[in-house]
Amino acid sequence: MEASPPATPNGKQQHLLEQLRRAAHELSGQDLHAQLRNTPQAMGLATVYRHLRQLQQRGLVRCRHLPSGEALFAPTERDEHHLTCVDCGRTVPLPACPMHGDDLSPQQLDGFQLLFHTLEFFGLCPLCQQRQQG
Amino acid sequence: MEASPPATPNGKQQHLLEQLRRAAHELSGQDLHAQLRNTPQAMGLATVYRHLRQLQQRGLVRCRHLPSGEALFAPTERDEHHLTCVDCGRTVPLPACPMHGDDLSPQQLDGFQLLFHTLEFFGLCPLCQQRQQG
DNA sequence: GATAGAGTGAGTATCATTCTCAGTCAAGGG
DNA sequence: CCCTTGACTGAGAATGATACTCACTCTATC
Repeated sequence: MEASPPATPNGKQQHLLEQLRRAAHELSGQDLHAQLRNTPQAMGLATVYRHLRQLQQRGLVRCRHLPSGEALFAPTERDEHHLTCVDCGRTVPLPACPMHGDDLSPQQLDGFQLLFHTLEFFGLCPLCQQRQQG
Repeated sequence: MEASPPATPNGKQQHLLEQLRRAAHELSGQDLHAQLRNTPQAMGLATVYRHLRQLQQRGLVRCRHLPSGEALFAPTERDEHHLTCVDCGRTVPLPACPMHGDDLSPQQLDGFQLLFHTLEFFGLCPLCQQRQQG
């Protein structure tokens, strides 16, 4: 099917990473699969997830889970965190990350090779506060 | 009616909360359901999840998601965070939380009523680092 | 009692993710 | 040139956690 020159070790992972970098916000596995459909870089859903996991293990993408269970992916270098409503699920990005992995002592790291972190705040958004009072 | 004081609004929710407080570590919805089976406090799986969501919305329990997609619940007052291996999924609790919600400015909060936060670090555990090199 | 409303749970539906497995490709040997 | 080997792929099925449905059961009130 695909006879590409042996330039890069893995073209599909590169495509996924570029897609994530191009995107204005985090994407789910389903999003990525849908966006690539009908393009020359199209790939099956299983392949998307396979490579996302590998990219994550190589520290190139980070991943967070919505309350809905959906996982969202973004490039690791984008250090963005969120405020999420536990009622309606609405998510607001926070402008800056008040936290860095350096804050962990070697003893706390316990031999782990740190790849990324997620810091998520949960609460009730203004609309859901209103609705609950009404 | 919600006219009654919120101290003991619902016996089943109380049971779930007590179960979580008694437990040495976080529990999933399935765990809670299984642990209560064959006790006087037994309740259906649907009821467990219903009440867990309500407890979360009232700020009484926090919830985090494992890479496997499973959600783990703990009482909010237990301010525990983790180091998780993105390969094998092993999780190590961190002794202290280097982060507090107070670190968010009112402007950042954007009207949200803050309930809890999750701070999770991801990396490769020593065993998985070895295995990947071998 | 009769009635209304909230709470419940067994079974089913949903949906993201993972698994299976047969097909395809690339490289190297004979 | 075949032929083997191994890695990669993806369609479809399996998995598993969670949400939904709806008939049933309490409880309180009339």
